[in-house]
Amino acid sequence: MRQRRKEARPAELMAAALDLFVERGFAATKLDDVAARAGVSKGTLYLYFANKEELFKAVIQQGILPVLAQGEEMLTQFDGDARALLQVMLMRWWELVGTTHLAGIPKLMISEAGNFPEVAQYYYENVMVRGRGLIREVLQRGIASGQFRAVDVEAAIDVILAPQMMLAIWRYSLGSCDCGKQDPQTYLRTHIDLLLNGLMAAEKK
Amino acid sequence: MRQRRKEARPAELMAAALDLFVERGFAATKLDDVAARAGVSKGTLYLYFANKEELFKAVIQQGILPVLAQGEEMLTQFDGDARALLQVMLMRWWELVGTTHLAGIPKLMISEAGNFPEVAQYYYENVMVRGRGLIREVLQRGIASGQFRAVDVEAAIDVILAPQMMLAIWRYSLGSCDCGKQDPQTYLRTHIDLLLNGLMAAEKK
DNA sequence: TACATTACTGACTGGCCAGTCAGTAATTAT
DNA sequence: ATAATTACTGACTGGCCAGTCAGTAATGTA
Repeated sequence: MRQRRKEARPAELMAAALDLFVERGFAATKLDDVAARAGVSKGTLYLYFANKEELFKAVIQQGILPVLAQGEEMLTQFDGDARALLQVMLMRWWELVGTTHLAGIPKLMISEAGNFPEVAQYYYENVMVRGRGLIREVLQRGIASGQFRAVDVEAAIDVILAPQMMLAIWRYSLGSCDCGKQDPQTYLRTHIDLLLNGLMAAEKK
Repeated sequence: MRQRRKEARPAELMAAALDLFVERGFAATKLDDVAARAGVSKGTLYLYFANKEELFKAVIQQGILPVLAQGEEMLTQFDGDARALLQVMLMRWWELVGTTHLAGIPKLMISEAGNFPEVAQYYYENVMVRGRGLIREVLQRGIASGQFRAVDVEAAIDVILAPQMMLAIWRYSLGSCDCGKQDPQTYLRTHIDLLLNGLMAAEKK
């Protein structure tokens, strides 16, 4: 009954590690616990990852890249206006990320950036920059078409992403305190509503 | 030259601890380093704080409560309209917090909430709830006076606070990666501009 | 002066955990 | 069958660090 699905081991270990890193932080997570959650011994873990830090890097990389790919594809294929595109992208992101533990990665990166500058650099260049690029493209389309006001695009990108990040972060941090919190859907809807209204070029009634 | 300003020791230790906790996280911070930064030995630290966790709690409590007091006072004294009040509060918050290491506390709480549920609970009840109360009051005034649209107030509070939180968090996490980042003033101005536009009741040209 | 009190020190210890590696079990090859 | 290879184990160790405490220095007091 041992060693089934040979090539599945690393994925199982990374999933276990993501869970625990997100829940407890990097330093407070014991590799014994990671291995136990994946149903193997600590020694097995070291067959697939050179050390704790390499495991950490792998978790970050594998977890986040697929999401970006989806976003970039959506950008090239979507044929509605900028307003609708922005709305769809913000909601789709939560669909992809909010239903998994991937939502914990922003919290993890924020917590550990100081201790792992190289990982932070990697994340910044490969995740933040690409993610910001998606929003930048949408804003520029909207401004070019006259649908959006000519806001400061770079600043607006960060302002738009902040509530999305906080939504993801909340669940894995203080989210445990406020049980009565309204659901993410209401939050997202309100964010998008405020945002689109704020971006809209003055022309209505 | 030793033991000057007797009652200043705890404050010096807490300042040193805040710096290092924010920079490295709770688990990765050594009490030897905290003591060294405060210019004393580790033994001295234990004269003022029972253990590492008590030091952590003290840092959180002492750091954040004064800021809230300011906000609550502003609410009772300000005599402009809701629009101006909201703007002033968001900017003043950054003045108070952005110029000190207090800005690192949100990052710290987010990182460690899972490991210190009691501290998280305390922070939630005494900081988040009160902070949200400030914004709620402003929104309700604005909606009552017809200046703001009737948005979902509870959700809007979180959407409004998110960019403020991220501004504080950024500096102590991935902020080290993007040196070319525009200044916080531009970011804040864009946030407030988008927000006020988004909140405004439709009545303009 | 001597004695008491307060402030501080830093070597020490005990537990914890990342990382190792000699050994065992399962699988595959011959 | 037997050998060779691959997958996995878990007891062990070495370093690190929170927390201790016997001792020293400074200050206060009589």
